[in-house]
Amino acid sequence: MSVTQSLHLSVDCVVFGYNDSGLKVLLINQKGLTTSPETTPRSQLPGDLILMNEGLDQAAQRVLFELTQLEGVYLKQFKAFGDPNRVKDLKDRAWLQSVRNLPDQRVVTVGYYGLVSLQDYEPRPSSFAGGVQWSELNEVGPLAFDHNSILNEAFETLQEELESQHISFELLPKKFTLTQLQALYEIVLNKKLDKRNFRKNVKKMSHVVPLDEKQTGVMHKPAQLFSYEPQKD
Amino acid sequence: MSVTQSLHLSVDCVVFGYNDSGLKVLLINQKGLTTSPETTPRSQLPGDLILMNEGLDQAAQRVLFELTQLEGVYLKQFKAFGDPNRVKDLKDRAWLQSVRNLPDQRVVTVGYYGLVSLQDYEPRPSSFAGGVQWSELNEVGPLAFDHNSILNEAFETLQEELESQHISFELLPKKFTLTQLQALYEIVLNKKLDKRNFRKNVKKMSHVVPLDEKQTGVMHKPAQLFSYEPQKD
DNA sequence: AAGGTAAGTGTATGTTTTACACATTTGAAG
DNA sequence: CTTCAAATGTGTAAAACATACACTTACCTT
Repeated sequence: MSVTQSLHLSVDCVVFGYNDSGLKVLLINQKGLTTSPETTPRSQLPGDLILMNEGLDQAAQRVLFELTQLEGVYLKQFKAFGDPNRVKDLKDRAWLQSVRNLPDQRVVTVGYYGLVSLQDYEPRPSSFAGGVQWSELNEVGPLAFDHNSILNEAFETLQEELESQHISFELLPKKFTLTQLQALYEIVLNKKLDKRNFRKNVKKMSHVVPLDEKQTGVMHKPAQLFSYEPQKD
Repeated sequence: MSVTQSLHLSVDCVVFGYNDSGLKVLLINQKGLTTSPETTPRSQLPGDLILMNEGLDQAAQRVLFELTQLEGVYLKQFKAFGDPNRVKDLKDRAWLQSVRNLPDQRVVTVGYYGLVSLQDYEPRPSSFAGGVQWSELNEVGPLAFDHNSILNEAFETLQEELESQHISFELLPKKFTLTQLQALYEIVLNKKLDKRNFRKNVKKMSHVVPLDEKQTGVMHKPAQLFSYEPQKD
């Protein structure tokens, strides 16, 4: 027993953003260190060490806020990543050296994913981050650490949980049309759905309620607006 | 930034065991400290700190083996538990003091669950554990730390994933009858299933293959034996 | 040879899922 | 004020799937 353990624990947030043009993911640029080619800062998921007195969910919220100013995003834990070498890449170590007390320490991270509507959330880089962008999901280049795997696993989880969890509604404006909701499903699931059948299914979802309101300013038949009412069981 | 972080990371294994009489869970007794009432050792899930050079999955395997001698059990990560106070109960601290270098350190744990057939696996307490038992799932008393919640969440995950993951077959002998498989489903899902319909469904599972072999030594029509062949896509 | 025991099998009914096409309502343009 | 363009909104028939249900078969025991 009693081998002395010394490691760091972080959270990483995979925040998907949605608008009509597709799914994006929120990335930050590492700050500092623009000198040599080996240390060109890469993009990464927003993530950081947890504090000593906060829970994991809480840490995810805080870290996301501190790095991107996004607040109130529903974040769901999906997996812990603990490969002993996940932060051992040379480029990654260089960056860690500039930013951590114990840059060589092993880091285990807990992955969270969440979803926002691009209309409703405007990320602003905090002083800690070198920049924040929404990147097209299928144009994401190599990220720092194992963040590409984390991103992939988060996306798979999103696809699996889209129907059971009620996350989808985070991606839409408060008032939305069924066509918008369907477009969201089609983009996340990456397949076409039948309009009539989709609507039949939505009718069974008691938390999607029609409003007394219609779309305006469109040059076609205005659509009924709906909103999401979380069940109060 | 750079608040100094200092915490421990452990894995906890929720191993379900199955035989005809029901579902059990593998618990160990804390060793040592049988003095005062506040320090009566409680039962807990097998779990321990991870080592500095091992991955999480690997740690789960090792810890389970070290504490119970069970080897080769399929373990699946299901959730990280990181409440800052999860090891702060008085009784728990007393026990930690007897066993850890830094007993007051915060501990975050990663939960794994797995399934074994009670026929095939015989746990033996290692020198580290004060005892190992299979406990009836619905007779589990108060466990150390937050192990009751971990157990509950593991069981919910098991029920949800029983059908999608191919875990069920870990619970059965290598050669099994459809009646055995059905009994397993009934116990895990906690409801009765129709024999004929169940068999229709099994016929669709290409990884359940009939063997050229029948049950022997039974005083009734001998059942066809089947085995589980993991898909090699 | 007879009786006990669990295995194995089919069909009819209800429910869910899928595929598919046209009339409606609005704003814009003439 | 009529016509056009554009996206909304709606029903039905066929297929797939889920459910409920009862008797015959093969082996062991006495």
